[in-house]
Amino acid sequence: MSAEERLRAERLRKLEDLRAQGIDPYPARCERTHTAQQLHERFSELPPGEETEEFVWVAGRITGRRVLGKASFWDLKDGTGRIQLLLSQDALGEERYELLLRDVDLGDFLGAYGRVVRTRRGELSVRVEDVQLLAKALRPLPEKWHGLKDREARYRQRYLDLLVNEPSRRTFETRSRIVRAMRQFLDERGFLEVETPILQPIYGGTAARPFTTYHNELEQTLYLRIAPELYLKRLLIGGFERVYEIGKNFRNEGISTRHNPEFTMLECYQAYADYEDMMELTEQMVYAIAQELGKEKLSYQGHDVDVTPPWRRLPLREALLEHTGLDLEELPTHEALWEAVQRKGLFVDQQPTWGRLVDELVSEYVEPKLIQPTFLLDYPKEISPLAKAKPEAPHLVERFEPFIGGLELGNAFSELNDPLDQRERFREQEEQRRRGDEEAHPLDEDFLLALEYGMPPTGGLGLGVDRLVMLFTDARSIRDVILFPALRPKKDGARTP
RNA sequence: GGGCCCGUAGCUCAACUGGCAGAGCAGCUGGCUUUUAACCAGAAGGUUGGGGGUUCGAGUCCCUCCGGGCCCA
Repeated sequence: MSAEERLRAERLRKLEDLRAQGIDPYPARCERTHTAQQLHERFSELPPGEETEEFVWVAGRITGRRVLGKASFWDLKDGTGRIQLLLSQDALGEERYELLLRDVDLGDFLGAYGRVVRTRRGELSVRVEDVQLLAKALRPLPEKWHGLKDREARYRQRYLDLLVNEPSRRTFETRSRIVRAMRQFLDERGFLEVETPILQPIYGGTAARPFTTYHNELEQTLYLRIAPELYLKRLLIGGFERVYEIGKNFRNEGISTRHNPEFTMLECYQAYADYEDMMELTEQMVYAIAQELGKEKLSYQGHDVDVTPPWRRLPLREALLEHTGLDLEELPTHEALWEAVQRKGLFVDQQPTWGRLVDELVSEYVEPKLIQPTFLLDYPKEISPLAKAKPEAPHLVERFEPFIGGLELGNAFSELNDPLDQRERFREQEEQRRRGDEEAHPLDEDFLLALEYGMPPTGGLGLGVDRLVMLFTDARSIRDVILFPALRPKKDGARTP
């Protein structure tokens, strides 16, 4: 029997002993009048050595224990904080006190009843006169002092990470506040929150490979959405002027410190607006979130960042000229651009199109440099099949991506609402798909049908929620802001359960 | 996909150039009625991620597989 199994067997033995004493180790109901935090707030003025007339019930997990013979001090941790329990043989009786010491372990859930007292050393405590076992734990918690450090274990057993690593817990509380602030910002501006299909007969809205599934009853292949875009646009056609959706997207691609196969996205659309309006919306929304967190100025991975609007507007052509010395206007064909890249001695996989090559260059040489909030704007039409062309430069589109701390946070356009142009763009994508681009957009006849009924001029924005959380929590890896990140399954030979 | 690094007790970590696998916490036994990482005494706890190889001898060197991290693509 391994050490781990012995520890578990020891606790199982205690569980049986408790049952033999007529104690239900997993009762259905529990008493509770106060949280730890409520006691600390309410009795902050209680002087050392004094106790209340009033009795309270507290409930939580035992995380520490100091036994001094016939009296002992136990730490009880609940969702709000910690409170000390003072147990003594005098108050509980010899038999009950010894049973508690014998059969209750660190990690068990316990309810405790008694007067509130501040000890001579100044620690607010409950002087326990009655207890109720609430749940027995069969496995030991990670060490109290050092916590759980093993990254793999922290990801695979997030509950332990949350339990013993306070910063991790705070990260996910911050995540929730960010999403709440985002909703509040949009709600106040008259945006309607909606839900659109995750299972889609044709995927679209961005360039990515989808997960495929099958509906038995419909006898139909379905795709997990890679973006909600084409459904949200149908709502604009239906007359809603401002809509948004916060939800999961699924992309069947690589996993990295910035990519999880399922991730959370905000998409919002505003009729009678364009990408300039969406830039303002973006910087105002991120600023509102920052204000909510008190982080208008923040540090991300060692860089000082200030998200106060207005943010820098940087045309993509200028950015590439500055960081690579290449002028896209002088390299209008794939051949010319490819040759220039080669001359620079840069290693870039040869991509099937000019636009893809531009995309590679930007990712490689420009994006990591964009530390202060920046809108990179005016992208090649070729890699933006859902965006409206710039009237004064028809090979470019009204599209931007916001960057902070080198993180790509989203994507936005003046949405293409010309159904005939849209059909032509889809046709070009089909052409690219035939040439081997697996990520090219498939033609969506049903979306084109909707578009032919007329969509108002519209600005659209997608923001990566996980990336935004990374920024505000100074997380290096997206796995640190996703509760249960995708990991390879554990197989024989792996160490962690 | 490529390169580098890591995996030792439930948890956190040691182990020199290849030479008896250790400690703290948790657990167990005993003591202790105001502790705060309580303390004191004692006993126990190992497939060193899996498999193979080199060697008198492998946690340590080599190969391979699994998982994770970082960098590159």
